[in-house]
Amino acid sequence: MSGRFQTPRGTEDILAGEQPYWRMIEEAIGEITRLFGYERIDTPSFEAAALFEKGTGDTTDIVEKEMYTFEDRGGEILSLTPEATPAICRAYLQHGLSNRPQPVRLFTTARMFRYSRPQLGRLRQFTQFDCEAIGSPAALVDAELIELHWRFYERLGLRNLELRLGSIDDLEPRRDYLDRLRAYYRPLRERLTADSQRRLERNPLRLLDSNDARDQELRAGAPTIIDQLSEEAARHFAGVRDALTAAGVPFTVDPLLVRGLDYYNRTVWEIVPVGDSRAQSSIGAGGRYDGLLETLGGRATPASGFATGHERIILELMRQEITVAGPPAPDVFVVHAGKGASRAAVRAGADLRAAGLATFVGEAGRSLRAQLRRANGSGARIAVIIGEDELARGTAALKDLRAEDGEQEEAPLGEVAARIAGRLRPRAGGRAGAEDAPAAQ
RNA sequence: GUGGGCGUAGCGUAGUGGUUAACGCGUCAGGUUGUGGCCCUGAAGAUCGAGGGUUCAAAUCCCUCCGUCCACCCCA
Repeated sequence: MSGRFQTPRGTEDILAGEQPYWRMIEEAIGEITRLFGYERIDTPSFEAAALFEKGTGDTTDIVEKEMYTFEDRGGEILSLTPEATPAICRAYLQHGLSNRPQPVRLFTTARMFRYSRPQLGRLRQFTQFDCEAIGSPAALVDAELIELHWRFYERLGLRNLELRLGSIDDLEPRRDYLDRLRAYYRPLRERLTADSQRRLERNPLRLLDSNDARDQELRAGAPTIIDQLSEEAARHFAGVRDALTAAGVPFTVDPLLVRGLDYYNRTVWEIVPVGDSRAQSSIGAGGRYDGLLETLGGRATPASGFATGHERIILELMRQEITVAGPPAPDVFVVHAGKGASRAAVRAGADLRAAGLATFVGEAGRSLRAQLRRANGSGARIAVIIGEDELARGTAALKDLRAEDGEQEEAPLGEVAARIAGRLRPRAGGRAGAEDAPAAQ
């Protein structure tokens, strides 16, 4: 309803119905990072604006037109984090993490902020799972990250994904390539789209992944960087491919894969759902960024990492009709009627919860019928009924809501919790299995 | 940032100039004295996204704004 307050453009509330997806993702992150030995780091939601101007690159769209930048009351120029990598690199430098065994393997999940035109899967506030391995130049580290990235989606049950892998060489050799690319396109300039004519000067690599049919036609004859990698980058790339093959991670080499961030070199990858025509379909991407830490004022430190968006993952989970179990129904629903019964109901509720049983207590003043309807709808296994008659006898009626005939037995009020705990968790005893219950599946 | 589609109760929809805006789901109450599911009855709930305009008359036509979706751009 407009006229009332609503979420700001490009933001969303996450209601109970979607929470199971979020929980599943967070659980999968916990598991996959444990398996690969990545440690959690949390950085602030805002940083010095200059961190991203230098790190992300002040010619990128992210910095040029998508940052939430503001001056605080003390005159500091700050930006809400548009991406995690520069922040994590900043933390690495700030805390001297180069003195720990290298590479330092870090992950985070955090809200990111970019002022862009919202679309499905493109929000102004969104959430990323981000992994970085800082301090190693090894191809194996790239492959490890890619494997982690891939297994993460596998663990979520996602199928029909494609891993696109490429290399964009190191900075110096890439200059030569870009010259050749410009030389190829210059005579064709007039036939390019207006956007691509701008790209030609500013960021020629982007000519290669234009979505426009005209551009795509022209690029057929363009030189590809992957066929003329420097010797070192070629060896590195071969190392990544070998390791992925050894790990059993399927990939396709995409000679046209380029990434939008300035700091990438050598290995780049993205993972996309196959058969999803939507533009915002890339659910995760990463690459090596050997120059970034030096750019931020540190010693030259090789590093690699990736990010993947929760919201896009959830969209894809839904598209693939992967359902997630919501929170379990309560064990017990206590219904009550009459003046004194409310107190007894509250007491019974406390006892039941102390015994580890999830318990709802019905609303005072509502008819027994209404409360029992609610009890039935809640999915509870057992209803505890305390009316005036039971109260007078010091008992409660226990009704099995799963049984069609609605069988009931009567129990003294003081024994209600123990009786139900015994019925629902025969082996677990009074603690209802809370101690040694296996982790939720 | 550019171009376009859409916007009716919590959700999903009907209604395209003319009496009190309809239906399904959901919510609440009831179907005799205190007992759920199915079923039945009733009620609440909509300034028809907002503001302005045209008209005797606007949910319906026009303008602006907001939101959303699609394509571009960009990217998670």
